[in-house]
Amino acid sequence: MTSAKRPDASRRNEKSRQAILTATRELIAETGYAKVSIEAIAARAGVGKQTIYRWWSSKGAVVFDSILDLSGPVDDAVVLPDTGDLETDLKQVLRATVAEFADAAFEAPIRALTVEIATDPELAALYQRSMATPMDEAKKARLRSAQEAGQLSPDADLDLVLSLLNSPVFERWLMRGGPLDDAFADGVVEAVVRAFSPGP
Amino acid sequence: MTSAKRPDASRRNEKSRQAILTATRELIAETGYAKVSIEAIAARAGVGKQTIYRWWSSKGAVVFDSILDLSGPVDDAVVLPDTGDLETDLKQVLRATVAEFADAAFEAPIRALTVEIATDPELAALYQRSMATPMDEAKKARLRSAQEAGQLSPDADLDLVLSLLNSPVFERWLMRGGPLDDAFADGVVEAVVRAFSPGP
Amino acid sequence: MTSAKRPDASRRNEKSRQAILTATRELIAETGYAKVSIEAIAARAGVGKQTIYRWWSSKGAVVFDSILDLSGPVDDAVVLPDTGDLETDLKQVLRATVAEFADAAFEAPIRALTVEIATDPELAALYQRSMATPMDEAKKARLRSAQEAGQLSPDADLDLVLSLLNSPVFERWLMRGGPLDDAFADGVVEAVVRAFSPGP
Amino acid sequence: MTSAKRPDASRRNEKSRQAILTATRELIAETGYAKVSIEAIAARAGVGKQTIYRWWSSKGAVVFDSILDLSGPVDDAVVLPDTGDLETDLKQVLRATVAEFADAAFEAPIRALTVEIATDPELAALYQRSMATPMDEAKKARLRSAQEAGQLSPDADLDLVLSLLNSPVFERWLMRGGPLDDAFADGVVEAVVRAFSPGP
DNA sequence: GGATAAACGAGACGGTACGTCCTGTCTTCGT
DNA sequence: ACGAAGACAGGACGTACCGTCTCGTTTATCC
Repeated sequence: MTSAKRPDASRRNEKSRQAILTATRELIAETGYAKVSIEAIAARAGVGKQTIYRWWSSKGAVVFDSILDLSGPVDDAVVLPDTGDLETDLKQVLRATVAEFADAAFEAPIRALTVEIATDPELAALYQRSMATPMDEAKKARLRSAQEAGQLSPDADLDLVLSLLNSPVFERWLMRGGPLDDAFADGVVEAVVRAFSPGP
Repeated sequence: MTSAKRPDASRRNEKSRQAILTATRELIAETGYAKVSIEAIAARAGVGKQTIYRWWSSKGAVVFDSILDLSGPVDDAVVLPDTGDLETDLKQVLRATVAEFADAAFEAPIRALTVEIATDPELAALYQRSMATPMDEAKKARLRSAQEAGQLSPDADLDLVLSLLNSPVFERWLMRGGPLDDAFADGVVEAVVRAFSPGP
Repeated sequence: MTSAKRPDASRRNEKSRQAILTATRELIAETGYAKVSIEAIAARAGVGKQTIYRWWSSKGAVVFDSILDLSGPVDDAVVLPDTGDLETDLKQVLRATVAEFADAAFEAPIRALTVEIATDPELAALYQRSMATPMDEAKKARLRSAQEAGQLSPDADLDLVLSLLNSPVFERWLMRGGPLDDAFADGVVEAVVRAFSPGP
Repeated sequence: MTSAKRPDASRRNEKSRQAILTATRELIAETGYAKVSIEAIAARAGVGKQTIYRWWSSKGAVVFDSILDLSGPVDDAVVLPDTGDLETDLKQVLRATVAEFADAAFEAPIRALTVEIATDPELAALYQRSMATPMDEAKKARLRSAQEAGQLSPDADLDLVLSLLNSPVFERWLMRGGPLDDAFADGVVEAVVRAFSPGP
């Protein structure tokens, strides 16, 4: 006996759902995250506020979904490049991340999302489950392939490797802690590859 | 022609300033950052709202100062341990950071501050200038000492080294991306030391 | 060409109708008139909102019917006492009215109804037709009997007499304009009887 | 020690007060009472909603004040005509009341006020105190003068007389219970004068 | 030491947004 | 096929804060 007065998802109006997510994205891009209000989203989407409150528990949840929705069904394979050379491939991936952060259109919503995640543990769990983990798994696959190819120590802790790869770029971006360019990305990759190169 | 109606700092009431900063810290600790309002701070501090608006430009700025004020005058020497063994010393530093993040009393205000910095570029600059850089300089001093001792490659980019050391712990904490314990701290330090060990 | 989508009264579910009227009365009694909503009535009656909107045009109409329904089929003879002495009989009638108004259980719905009538001319007309007029006719019958008995001037305007009898009690009750007791009722009756006593 | 957080009346902005009362009157006249909302009043008056809630406890209270304010300082002498002939004077007064009720511009706000009073006992008390009683006192003065002139029984209960005079017109108007014209007014006056004429 | 000007506490103000409740309409689903 | 259930767009509710703006009331120089 789970229910009580949880709304009946089967009756949900898909058109309204899409309008809300789209409006949310537009508003974040146009006016910046801080000024986005439920009221504004509802007005822009041509939707009653209740329809938002019925399906989402907080502004953060709407923002989250609006970005999740944007990136489409993430579930299926995110495949990373595999040229055979780990360093090259990782540099390409990190440079791509750097480029994404440099793109103002991407930057605003992702920053909004990040702040929301940092604030709300529940959202953080959802993020880890539905966005971070799939992405990380794709990267681990590439790392394992590198281990097999003898380009990476076979007993490297892949979670640690990923942390060392991702977080420096993330932190510089979020905290504006210094120049965020290809050179920095390359430096990170080179250091990590050096740290986990297979023993002699 | 500088002035116009910029308040006269010499007339500032120090008692009010302290009351505001203290009240801010208390409120963050008690009710969580999201629920802290200028109005609540003023009420708790027994201060008129205008007194806050007169001296700070935003809620973020008050939060920032309240935490800066807590850690006391940072400017003077933050000196890191130097046992002679770089790896040991870095592990000690990173483990201390991990411990700080685990302490709920520290966690809430720091998270509040971080969110504020991530949101407001101006605050980010202030943070870099008055908190991050001094801290980083202290760490760089230790790293240079290690270079001289032949424990670290003499041409290692120290900013990059710091990034690789700090950011993994920071990101895991902020995004709740996995267990944040001494083992993780040690793993990061070992990898970084390996990556930047002096060539043979 | 009458219909279009006017509901087919023959198909009406009597059980729902009764449930709605009962729920309405209960809610007025329990929570006071102001807090009664169509939604609450529907929920309490275990009925869809549409079923209410299908058969009544406004909240006022439901309230009206719920009270009309309570007093049962009014249409048939409301007969007033006739002891032969007009003054005695009128005092009894007015004292009964006073008692009704004093009864909290009766007071709330009647007040609700009165407000609704005062607000909505359509409802006022309905009220006059289906409630006031039958009641007044019964009273006029008693007055005519008094005229024949020589206790009331034969050319008294009976509508005027009724107005003078009813409205003082009604107004005191509605506007809480003073004590509403048997003494007041008696005073009204005595004055009216005096005013319209047959000439010498 | 009465206070707690009751607003400080001395700081009250008179301009806002007037704007609110005027806007309220305008809205009642234009759109009818039912459609008047606090939100609409605030918008029309160019005032924050809080400013209304700060000084009035309900919509009814605003409506009440807006009408009280209209009729100006009631306190000072409401003096009724005194030609020496009671019947003539009373007819003039009642005919004036009838005319007022017939004037659509007066009708709407007064009906609104009446409904509000009928609904809210607190408002009813305020009404009795600040509007009804002063008016009644003026009328009683005229009645007493008539008693001295030998046109009214010296032991007539003046409250009863007033009730019988006022309420028939009031009720007919409120409940739309029949034609409300000078003839009716005259009939009421004649009956009342007859009922309370001095004994032989 | 008395004038004067600023910062101060208090809090009213015009506003925006909140999250809830209800309206009246429209849709879905089970009986 | 009806009717309960309830989602929907919309609008008002009453509350919380925003940042600005007076108010009087301390301070705290400067004459």
